[in-house]
Amino acid sequence: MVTTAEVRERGRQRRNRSQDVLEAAIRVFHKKGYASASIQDVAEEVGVLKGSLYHYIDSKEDLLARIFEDSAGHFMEMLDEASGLDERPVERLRSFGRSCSFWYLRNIERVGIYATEWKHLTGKRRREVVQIRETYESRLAGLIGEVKEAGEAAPDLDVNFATYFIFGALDGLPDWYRRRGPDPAEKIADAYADQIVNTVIGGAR
Amino acid sequence: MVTTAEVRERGRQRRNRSQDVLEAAIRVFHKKGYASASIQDVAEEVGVLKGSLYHYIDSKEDLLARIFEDSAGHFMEMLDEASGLDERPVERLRSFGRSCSFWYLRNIERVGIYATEWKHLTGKRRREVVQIRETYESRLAGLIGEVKEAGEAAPDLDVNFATYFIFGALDGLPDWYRRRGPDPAEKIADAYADQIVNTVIGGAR
Amino acid sequence: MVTTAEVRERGRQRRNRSQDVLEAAIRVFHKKGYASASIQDVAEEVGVLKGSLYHYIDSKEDLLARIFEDSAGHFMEMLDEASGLDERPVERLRSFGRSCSFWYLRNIERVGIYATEWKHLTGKRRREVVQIRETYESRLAGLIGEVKEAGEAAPDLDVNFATYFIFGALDGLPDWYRRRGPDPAEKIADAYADQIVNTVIGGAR
Amino acid sequence: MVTTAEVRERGRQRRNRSQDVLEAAIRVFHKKGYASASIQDVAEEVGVLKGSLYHYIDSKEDLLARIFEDSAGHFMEMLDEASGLDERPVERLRSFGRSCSFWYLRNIERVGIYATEWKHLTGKRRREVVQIRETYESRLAGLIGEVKEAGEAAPDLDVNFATYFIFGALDGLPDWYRRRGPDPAEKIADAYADQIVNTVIGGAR
DNA sequence: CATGAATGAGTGTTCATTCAT
DNA sequence: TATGAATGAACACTCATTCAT
Repeated sequence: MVTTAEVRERGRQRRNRSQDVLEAAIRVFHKKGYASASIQDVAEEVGVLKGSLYHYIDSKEDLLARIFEDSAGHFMEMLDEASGLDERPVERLRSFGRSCSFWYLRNIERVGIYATEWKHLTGKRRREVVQIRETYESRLAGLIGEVKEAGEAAPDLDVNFATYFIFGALDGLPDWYRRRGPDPAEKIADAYADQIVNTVIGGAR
Repeated sequence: MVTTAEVRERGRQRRNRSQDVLEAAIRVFHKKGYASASIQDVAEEVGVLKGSLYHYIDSKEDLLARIFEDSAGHFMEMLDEASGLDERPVERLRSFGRSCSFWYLRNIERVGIYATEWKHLTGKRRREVVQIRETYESRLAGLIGEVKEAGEAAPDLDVNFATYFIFGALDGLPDWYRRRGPDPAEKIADAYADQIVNTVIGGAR
Repeated sequence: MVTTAEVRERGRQRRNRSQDVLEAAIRVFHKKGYASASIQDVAEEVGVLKGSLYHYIDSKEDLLARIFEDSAGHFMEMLDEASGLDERPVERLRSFGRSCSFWYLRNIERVGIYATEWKHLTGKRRREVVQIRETYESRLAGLIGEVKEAGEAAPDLDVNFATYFIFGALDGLPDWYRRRGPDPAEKIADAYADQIVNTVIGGAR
Repeated sequence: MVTTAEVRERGRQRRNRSQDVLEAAIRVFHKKGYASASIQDVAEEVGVLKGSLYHYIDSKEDLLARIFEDSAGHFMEMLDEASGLDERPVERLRSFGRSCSFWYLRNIERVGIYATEWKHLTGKRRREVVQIRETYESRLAGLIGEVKEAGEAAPDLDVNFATYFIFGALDGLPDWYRRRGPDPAEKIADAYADQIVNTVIGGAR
């Protein structure tokens, strides 16, 4: 005789764990850093032996790359959305700042890895990630440039420096944000959006 | 027979070696990351066999800790200097922003390590670094708070969020700055100082 | 509904599959060597997942053993045939040399494995293969001995050394022979048969 | 107090073991085959931990390559020596056959590895070994060709087939020879030299 | 001081084999 | 039959650290 619980248990034992593996890797890489985390750590987080992980991945680097693949698409979506708004440039920038911050906060571990561990990719995959980051940068620079052309930016603002500044501020989010903190993500995203706009328009009037 | 000059020379070499090791470690840890860099890498950079390194260090972590010790003092000096200025809060903030950015740029590798690798310290040393970072944060928050109290900040500015935002923007510097780039450090520091101030005062009048 | 033809087809496929596995293993073991080849490699060559292979084999070693079983019978047939000829010993030797070389060339992969990988068998199976090789050797030695007794061999010929020498030369065939080469197997077999005879009779006059 | 024995023991513990490692590898690779032998096996044979081996080698393949480097030189020396003799071609061939067989027998393990495991080299090292083997082959073919041109070979002898035949017979030596056998290497070498000559001149009359 | 041999625990990865589905 | 998830032991290799010389 086989109980329902046993059947369910067996099902759990043998189900496809691709997604589990990815999520475990995100948690582990975020916590320990990619270089310090071992495949063993990830396997333990999933609840299998480390050898078993290789049914789902080709290599440790492959695992890192998959985390990035998942993230890259979202980046571009946000940029497209913010660029396409029918508003004044400064409001488009604020909108982008808010949705970007919000997405960062909702994917804080993944983004933290994206921001710091891309250097551990090699070859083609590295070139792809670098290119995505550059696209991202140049699109943000474009938004800021439009604000400046509209005469709404601080007069002596350097677009490139502002881009790097804002980029850095955003990438810093995963370092201090704790989901369990008292502040809801919406509130932080609003504050960050305002600060991004402030950085660009400054005391200009 | 050994001449006095030779003895003096040896002494100088010995004194320098310890410093050489520290500087080699900074270069290597910055380039490869602490976790990915090996003691072998550092030894090669120094030009010595890895076993010999242990005459100068106790452990790999000890090497990391020394990089931080060297940096921590400077941080506090800058803060003291900026806090002590006899100026309006907003100008004290700008001054701090400029000198901090400038110091970051002049110690780009060391700061890059400071910003990203502190997690690899353990025990007492970790607590010390965390405390220094917190002090640094709360002093910056203090500066921003004074600006706000003086009625010069954006009306709905959240001091904590602004602190994190600026902190992140600064920590992002080592990621993109290349010493060989066309921009002199002074120019970047000025731009960053202005952007820091902008973030805080915003469209305020 | 399933037609009779389909059932028959399935039957044929099933029967063939086991043979497919054996032939795939021969190709793979010849190309990579038994120790370096993986069960995965064999499975890919068959076009099936590696877990499925275990419906046809008991273990990797079992697969190797089957290759030998298939070969052993042929060896003995050749020897019987050559021994049974009603000719002068030297012609019986030449005949054996020709048919053996020819069979080697026609089964070049299988023979290559037979010659080099028998050491990877264990236990009873190893003893069997060793015994077959010894039988083969002693029968060849017998043939050479008859040539000597007939007074047709080089006067100071050592029968054992000649046997090893010829055995080695034959086992070397799979190392250099390429099916795609310009020489037909018949021509090579004739040349080898003559060289075998030469080795034994030498400059005898 | 430290006894002489202890000092000697320590010396043994810490001496340079490069040669030991090479010899252990030769024994182990000969016995188990390169692919089946593990670095652990070699380490045990040396009497150190496997990690310690990497002070002396770069990789397992490197260890194999070194065995070959040691052998390649001797091959060429023998060929040069035999080619340079001031004798009839057939005696030069006999001389080569004798010294080559003798050297094989004196280096039986090394040669066994050379003959069978060169396929496990990759890249430049593989190309080098292949080239050496080809040189070796073509020089032996040259010797045989000279015998033929002098009219002393079997009339329909194919030089290439004879080369492969002899090459194979020699490479077979490590398979059966046991140093502990009753036959001295000199006797075997003489017999092989005669058989090599027989193969070429055959029943020529 | 510097060397380099040695350690021992650890890394990422492979693989023959099992078995519930 | 065929699948593919899972195992567990082994593999080649790395590395921080120690220490006799």
